Amino acid sequence: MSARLPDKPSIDGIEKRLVEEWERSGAYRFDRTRPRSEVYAIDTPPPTVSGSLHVGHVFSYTHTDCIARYKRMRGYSVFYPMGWDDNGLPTERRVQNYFGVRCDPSLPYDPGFLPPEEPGPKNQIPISRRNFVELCERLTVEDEKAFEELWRRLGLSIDWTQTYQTIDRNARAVSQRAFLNNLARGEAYQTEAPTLWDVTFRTAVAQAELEDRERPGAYHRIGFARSDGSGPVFIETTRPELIPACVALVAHPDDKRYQPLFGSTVRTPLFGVEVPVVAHALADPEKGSGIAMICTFGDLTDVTWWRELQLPTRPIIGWDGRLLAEMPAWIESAAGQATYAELAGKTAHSAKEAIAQLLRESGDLVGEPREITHAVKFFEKGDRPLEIVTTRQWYLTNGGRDPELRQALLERGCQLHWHPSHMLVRYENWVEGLNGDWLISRQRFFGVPIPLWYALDKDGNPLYDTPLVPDDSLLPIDPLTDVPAGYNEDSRGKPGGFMGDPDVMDTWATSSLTPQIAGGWSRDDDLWSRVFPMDLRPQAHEIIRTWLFSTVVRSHLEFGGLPWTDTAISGWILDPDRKKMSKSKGNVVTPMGLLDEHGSDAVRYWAASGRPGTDTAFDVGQMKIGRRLAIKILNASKFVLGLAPVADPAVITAPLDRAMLADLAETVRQATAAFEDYNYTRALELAETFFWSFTDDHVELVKDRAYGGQGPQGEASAKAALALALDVQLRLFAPFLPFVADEVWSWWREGSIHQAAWPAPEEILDIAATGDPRTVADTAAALSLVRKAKSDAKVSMKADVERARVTGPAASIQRIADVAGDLKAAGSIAELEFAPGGDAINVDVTLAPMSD
RNA sequence: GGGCGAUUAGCUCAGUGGUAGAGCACUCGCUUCACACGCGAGGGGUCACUGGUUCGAACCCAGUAUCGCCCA
Repeated sequence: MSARLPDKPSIDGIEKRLVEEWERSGAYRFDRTRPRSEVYAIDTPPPTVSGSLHVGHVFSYTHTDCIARYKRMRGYSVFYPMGWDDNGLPTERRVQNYFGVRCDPSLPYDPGFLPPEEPGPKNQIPISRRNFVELCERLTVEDEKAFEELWRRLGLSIDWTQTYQTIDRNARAVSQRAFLNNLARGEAYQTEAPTLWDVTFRTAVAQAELEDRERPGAYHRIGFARSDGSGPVFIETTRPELIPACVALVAHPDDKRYQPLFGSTVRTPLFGVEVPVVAHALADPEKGSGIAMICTFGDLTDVTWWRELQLPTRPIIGWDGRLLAEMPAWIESAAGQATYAELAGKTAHSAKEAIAQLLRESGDLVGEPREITHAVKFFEKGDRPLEIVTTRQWYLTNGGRDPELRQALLERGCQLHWHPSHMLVRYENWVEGLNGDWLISRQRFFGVPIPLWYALDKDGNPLYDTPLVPDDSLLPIDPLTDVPAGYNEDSRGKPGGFMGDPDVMDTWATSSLTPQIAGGWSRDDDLWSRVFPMDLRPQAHEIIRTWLFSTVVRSHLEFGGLPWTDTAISGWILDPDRKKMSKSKGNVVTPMGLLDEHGSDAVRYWAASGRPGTDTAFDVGQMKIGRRLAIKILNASKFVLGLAPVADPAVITAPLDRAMLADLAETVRQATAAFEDYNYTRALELAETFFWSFTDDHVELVKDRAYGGQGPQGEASAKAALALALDVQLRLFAPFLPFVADEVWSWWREGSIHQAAWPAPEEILDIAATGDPRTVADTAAALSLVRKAKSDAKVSMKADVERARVTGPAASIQRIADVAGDLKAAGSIAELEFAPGGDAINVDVTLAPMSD
């Protein structure tokens, strides 16, 4: 065994050589000849490439990499792909602004299109969907490069031959194929229904994309005249502009105040429309006056009432969020029609002010509006309150309307192994709270098109109930440019011809298929059979309801099983003031800057110190500790390997060497158990704790022997034990500090440590033989007491000790006496005595007189 | 309003029934032949609060407070 040691080892700059070396040797290439049982497959989260790189990425992706490296060392062929999420609004906006274009799906593809040299945001050039997708792919190449460079530099052991984009050809084909399968099985369906609607983006929004925001509002107390003339009924509403959409008043069935009114009718103020007073348990007697108006539609409760009480539909809000121009048929009085005419075309906001003024003038408004703060539903990416409009949309079953499916999905959640386990509750809360199926159609231009056409009857009306389905071999298609079988382009949009479905799918409808996209489903059956179901889904906790749940839904529907066995949920990075680290702040500290400043291993050390699911403070101090550890590993390795290490474990006979190895075997056992439980942080802690005691105590105790001070046998034992311990410890550190571990490995071993085997306790215990780990602790305690005596005397640790007398429990004394030679040498002790007695180890130290 | 999590040394965090821990920071000391990007020693905590269970509680139970998140 001979080592090639640098004179002055340094961790600075080692990343570059190793990143290149790993790429050259294909160290992380997936071996697709291995059967499923020997594969560990990871469903890597595809980052939004048009988003910014920030330290949160570094944090959570490092966690996954630690697991991946561990599993690789355990002998698995690790399937560790990388995807780029370029499907969705963020990319759409970026492409628009960057190139000065906008997507118009009705336009034909222009193969020779060149974007304007000087894009003008004011006059964006309309281009076809296919051209738009091409520009997207062109732009995101740059973003992907930046991510890839960071990932490589961070040391992620990704197989860079396994990459995908969520808008690429394969992803579109998989997404459309999965949808068509859902359609064939009756899991995808379209229906005309009240739909949450963002008026800015003019698209439908799914339940999973909602968020509540506190907004100011005002209760308007408004009188409705009873039809029998016996005086007004007062309701309180925050949305008086919806009075023309009112279809009933509702109160709780037990509410004595309003029981006499049930079955009677009232007339809406200003419009004079006769509506019934009805009873429903969802009416809250404590809220407002206890009786509310039902409109189509003001909120989701209105939808429930409308459905359960079978009320008529009287919509007045259009897709643009303005009151419809067309006169509603149900407003019959001339005065009512005149009033509506004044409001038509106004936004909901200005209609509210106008109608409040009209009510004030007519005397139907009691007092002035009472200002409140209440939760209002928003699209998470939008900035205007959602409206509810009735539209034809595509849905996918997700248990929101089918108790049996809901139950099955809850059971899937329980079958999944969650790390940490309490994250399951978020999944359960979400599934139990679903109030409808998954709305997957979006009225956007950029995305994966819904792959259907509709035949048009002789009047030009689409036959929605019998969509025209493309042949599977043609996928992916764009129904706005491709033509269904049996038709030609000339008949597009003409009576007797066809039309393409203009909508695209929700981005989650594609993201929910990442195992299928990456694993080669329907494209590469051989690959698919080796990676699915996958082993691990790592992700953040705020998207359990979207990404994790929707992936489970798709897998359950398509394959009748879970897409993975385990999920590891990472926490957030918090500012030092314990707020979630914002992207803007993340930009101040760029991830690459961090890696340059502290070194990749040091940053990984900080990341790995964040336990699964635990929010973690951004802490430069922790990176400095990691850097110190990496440097220490270099120096300790240089020492051990500089001794001309002995490779033959049979010569390890010294009691202290055997004790140290027995101790190490226990560390390996515990670190392995921690990793098996996905507790990588604990595994790192164990390795680190052992290492520091190894360098501080064991190395100091055996130095004299290793330098030959106690004969050739002791020297060989010390050298062989040090070399073995170093070998094992490097492998323990390899998942966390891949650079420094492989750097040292290259000094004396062939190949990469990352293809070496994870250490097994047995391989060490066989050599440790009679070693007793308690000897390590006892001897360290005795050494520490000798050091304390010198420290108290303010002398050097080299100072000579004339006599030391060790007392303590008999068993401990025996163990220390077994290694008396090492202790004597390490403490520079002339005369070392032992005597049993007392509960704790104690050492009486007599320092030699200073010879100045 | 319901749920989940957190609350331990100045800081960042371990610790699921048996004498309160680590690292950083701090203080004091050491030019020790792998490492001054180092080494040794030391000071420092009513384990958020109130009850309960137990021979014994940081840990289990009930409640309270503060913070964060998820869902209404």
